[in-house]
Amino acid sequence: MARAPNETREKLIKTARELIWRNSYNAVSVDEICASVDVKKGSFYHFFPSKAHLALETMEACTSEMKNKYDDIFSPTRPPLARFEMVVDFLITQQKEAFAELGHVCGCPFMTLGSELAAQDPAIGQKVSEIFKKKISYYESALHDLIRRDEIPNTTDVSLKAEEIFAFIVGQLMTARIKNDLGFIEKEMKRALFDLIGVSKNKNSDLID
Amino acid sequence: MARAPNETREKLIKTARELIWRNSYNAVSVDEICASVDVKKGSFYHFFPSKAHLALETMEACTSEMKNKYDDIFSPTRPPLARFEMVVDFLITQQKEAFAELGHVCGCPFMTLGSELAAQDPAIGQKVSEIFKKKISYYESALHDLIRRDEIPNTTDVSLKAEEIFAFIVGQLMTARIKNDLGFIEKEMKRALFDLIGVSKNKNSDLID
DNA sequence: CTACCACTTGACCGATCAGTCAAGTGGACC
DNA sequence: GGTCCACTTGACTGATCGGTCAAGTGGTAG
Repeated sequence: MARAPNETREKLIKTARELIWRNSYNAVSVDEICASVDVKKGSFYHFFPSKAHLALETMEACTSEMKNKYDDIFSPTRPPLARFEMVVDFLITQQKEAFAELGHVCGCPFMTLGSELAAQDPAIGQKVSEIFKKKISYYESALHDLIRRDEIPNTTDVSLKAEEIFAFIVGQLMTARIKNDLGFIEKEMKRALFDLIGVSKNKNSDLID
Repeated sequence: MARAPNETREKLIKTARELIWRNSYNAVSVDEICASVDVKKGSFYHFFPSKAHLALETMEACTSEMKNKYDDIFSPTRPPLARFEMVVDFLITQQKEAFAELGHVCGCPFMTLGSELAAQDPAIGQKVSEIFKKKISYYESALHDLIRRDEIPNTTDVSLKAEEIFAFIVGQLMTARIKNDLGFIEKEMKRALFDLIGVSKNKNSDLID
């Protein structure tokens, strides 16, 4: 009974991603993932040599999806401040969807997995570090464009500011996961981010829409 | 062979804290904790009704230690900017000690545990949320004092700024854990925090020491 | 001296874990 | 029509999981 190519494999990745994101790596068993997809464990190990390899593959899937989304959001054709506004909107939407589907605020999947496994499996730590580095470089390019447009002082330390933005966003996402409450992210995230960047939201938001 | 009162109990808590902080809750077994303390599992379950209860107790221990430390750092007798400087110094020291002892950057123990267990055990999520709330209130009081001393604009949204500071710090700590690298925290954390607060470090640091 | 009790021990439990394997099954290609 | 092979199945393994329990052990209080 050969199915459509890779159908089982993709369903395993999708389900694993949801279960691990919602709960945690060690809290989700291979049996549980297989049961959710209605597949026997032998099939699982036909596609993946180990549970750890599955985790890496789910991260790979997340990464490529994220790249498409962020390439769009941070397109140079968009005003730089609008990019930050859009990335917050995207995060809110993503978190609300995950909450609706999985019943819990999920936060940043890379951070959750990374925090749990970085000390056990260096490969995971390295992978997550690369992803974080890429995100920071999106922020850096937008900050450079803000300087070019005289919307923030040209004395701004772009690299430092990008680190601040990244840590702030990921910190808020994880806090929301723990509180199981999207309140701050929905209501204050955009204002806080603009404050952090050093522009007032009201001044510019009208130009953007 | 009754030992000094609570000696075993306290050693279990101390060891569990280290192992769980270094690795993760689900990655550390009760057997492993017992073996580290050289105690049999029966003794463990004499003191703790379950593994989850132990986790709560380790958090309790962390919390009371942290309260003493933060009450000192954020003492109103200290200039507010010096409080922030001191909290960063404390974080650096704490992280370096943990790294030296445990062989890996450990980050924020509450965040690690909370991120892993919040979706499984609401009690953990609530406990961690309370701790985070307290930390933010330390930052808020210091920000109010900064306004009082005209060191930041009196238009500053203190509550929002405190959230920014908290998320930034915790985000950096978790990133350092994943990268297993204290570089940024050691070299740039203080400057980034001062930038985030809205004061230049050079301008004020001489007044503080 | 004795009785009590906090504490310790080691053997034990059923459940679950990640991972294995030999025996199919059926679509695709020659 | 036959062969091949990706895929599936279900039964299996040994290790480990959190947790239990009855039988000590020894300090202490009366």
